[in-house]
Amino acid sequence: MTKDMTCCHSSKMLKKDFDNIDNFLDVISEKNRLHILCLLRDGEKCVCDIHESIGLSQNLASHHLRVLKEFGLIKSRREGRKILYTTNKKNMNQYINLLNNFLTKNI
Amino acid sequence: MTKDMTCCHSSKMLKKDFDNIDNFLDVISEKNRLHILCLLRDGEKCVCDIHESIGLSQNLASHHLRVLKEFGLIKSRREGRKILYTTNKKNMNQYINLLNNFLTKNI
DNA sequence: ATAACATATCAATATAAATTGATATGTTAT
DNA sequence: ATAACATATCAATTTATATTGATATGTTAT
Repeated sequence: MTKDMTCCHSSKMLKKDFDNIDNFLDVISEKNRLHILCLLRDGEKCVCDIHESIGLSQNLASHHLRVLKEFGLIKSRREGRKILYTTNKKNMNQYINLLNNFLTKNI
Repeated sequence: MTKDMTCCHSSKMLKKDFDNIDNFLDVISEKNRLHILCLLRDGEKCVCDIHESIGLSQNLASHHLRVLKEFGLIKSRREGRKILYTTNKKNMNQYINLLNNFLTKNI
């Protein structure tokens, strides 16, 4: 793939943006992570909340939360021995806008 | 997962919608398919155009086009011996709206 | 009818990522 | 200091899907 995505040269899409969108999609396309994002939209949840309501093992829930957090789609804070996760709405909106433009408009 | 996505019960998200979004993401999260969608935004392209500009083998390009078509994100028509593919904008907009609502609003 | 071109299909393999099981780290209360 | 709770990490395995190679189907022109 060329640096300026010449395959899509009628648009101003850059390789960097393309990769960004691709990585975003890889993160959210996993069913359990999508489910987690659904839960976290409603407010802060700890890992135990999540692994219980979704029915994932504790370590698996923790794993998916790490993926979401490393990509910046959620944030966390400690409260006592629990770690509370919630959506990072600013980043989420940025990514969804980028994707929306990519799929529907000619950027 | 319960039928009414009780895990997300503050929203009116149904399991059917959730699965729809999940399937949509599975289809578009593959890098080569994302690239193909980028190409097809600019107008009709045949398989040979696509496999050449993206650098995929002919059969692989054909495979990905089938996945996109079966999900309804692209459509095709025959012209001579070529088959021309293009984006199904109506369906694309529906899916992106569904996803947008899911990720950012409380439906 | 045959050759050249364009696309699709299929089985086999390779690859990436999810899942599991075990264990480590960190926090609170007694 | 110890026990119970909460989360994170790691290696091993499983699972899903992309990719490949070979071949079949369909179209156009000679």
